[in-house]
Amino acid sequence: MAPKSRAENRAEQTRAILDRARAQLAEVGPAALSVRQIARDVGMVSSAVYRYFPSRDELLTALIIETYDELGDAVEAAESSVADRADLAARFAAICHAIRDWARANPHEYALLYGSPVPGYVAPDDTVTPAIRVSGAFLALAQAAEHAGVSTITTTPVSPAEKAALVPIQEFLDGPVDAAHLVRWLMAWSTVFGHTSLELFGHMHRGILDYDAHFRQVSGQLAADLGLTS
Amino acid sequence: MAPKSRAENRAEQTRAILDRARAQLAEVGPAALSVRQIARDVGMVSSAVYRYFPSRDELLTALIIETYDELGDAVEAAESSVADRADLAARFAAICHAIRDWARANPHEYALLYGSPVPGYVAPDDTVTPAIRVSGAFLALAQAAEHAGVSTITTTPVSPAEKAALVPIQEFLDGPVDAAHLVRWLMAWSTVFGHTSLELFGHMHRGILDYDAHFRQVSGQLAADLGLTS
DNA sequence: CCAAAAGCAAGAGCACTGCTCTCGAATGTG
DNA sequence: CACATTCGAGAGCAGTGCTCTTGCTTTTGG
Repeated sequence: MAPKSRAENRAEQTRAILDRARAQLAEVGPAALSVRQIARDVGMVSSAVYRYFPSRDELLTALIIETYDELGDAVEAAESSVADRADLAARFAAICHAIRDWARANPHEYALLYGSPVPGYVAPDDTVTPAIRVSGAFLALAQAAEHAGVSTITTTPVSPAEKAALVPIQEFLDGPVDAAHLVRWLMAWSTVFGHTSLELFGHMHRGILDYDAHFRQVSGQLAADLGLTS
Repeated sequence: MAPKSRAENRAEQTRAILDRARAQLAEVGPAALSVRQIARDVGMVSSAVYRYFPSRDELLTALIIETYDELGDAVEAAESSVADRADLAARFAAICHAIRDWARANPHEYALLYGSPVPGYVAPDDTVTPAIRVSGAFLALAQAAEHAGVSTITTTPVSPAEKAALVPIQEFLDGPVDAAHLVRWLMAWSTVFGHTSLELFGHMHRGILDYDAHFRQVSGQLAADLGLTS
């Protein structure tokens, strides 16, 4: 048996805790996640876990980061798997469906990211980088559309206040995007997550029979609104 | 001192518990709501509360119902306060802003209704009637628009699967609404709640400076999409 | 090379939770 | 009046997050 160095051991234990925590998250959800249970699962006593994570919230934060990255991977993979890069509608549909598919496959994880924030919890800066990957996918596509000369269906003038409100996003982008177009893309973002949350949290339960068909319809109409459909 | 009958006393205690529970909900949120703390606040011992509510979840369910009704009241009041009943755009804006304003004023309550469902919790039938009041407001307006001959901006054909998926909603309505129009109204519903959740749960934090301006822009564009803007 | 320092697991313990059970006392009903 | 039901209080169980102390092991510095 190769004796493990202290650093190696620490890395292994940290991973073991995180892995069990993720498994428990998927099983019982974030609210019921128990430090003591995780400790039992990895063969530790509960107080030992606090050597690796100072609190349950910090552990949850680590899970949030990992989970954002997992969703980010799924979305980016789906988007980049579209062979015809000029087919912006296909790339948009890939993003939309990747988000919803991932959410349906990982409901507790989705709830952790996009459900009610844990009380008194404020996202630390560590979480922001992975968190913006999925909105970044939308914005990157918005930029590609802008570059391709695509125009969204827009019938409402953009107020000066709104133009000012969007400054941080414009700065995030490489090149400027027409404010009216940007509004449409942000609306699509809200619609996709709104639909996913309403569906997953049971608010469509008595209204819509076929969630798949409805989401296909919605994302199709969104693509049309964004001017991506020929 | 007039001696209280058993039924009177029970009603009073039930209300006292509910009132304290709602106060605590607003203060610390649904996850941190404590039966024991409520008991202390109303001058009871914790086990006595279980004479009135069989479990914490049942108490939460009662709160959910009351809260749905409160939001329903707010939305319906805002909608019906629009003097010019023919101004569908104004009525739509009233609904949208009532939802978001209520959510911002009652973030914990909004999280209880539209955030992650409590683990293992499935909405009992008691909650569905108050729950559909707000979506009902959208649908009633959709019907009014249909009756007025308003056409939404729709550029995507409605698939047969989608038409079938919408049957429960069509049955809920008094008269038929064109499926393409209905899709738009459901999209607006998703967008409003999506925006509100994303805003309230902190996902727009680093992107948008002026939430009010942005939401005004979004709801304005939604009204245009619905054909309500002349 | 060996002593001091730091890292770590274990256990006990605190304050809290939801919930159950039993026990008297008050209230209702035949 | 007697019986039955309802209710509040208290004790207690099993669980939680978290802290502190106690030894042991690994790492580090003179």
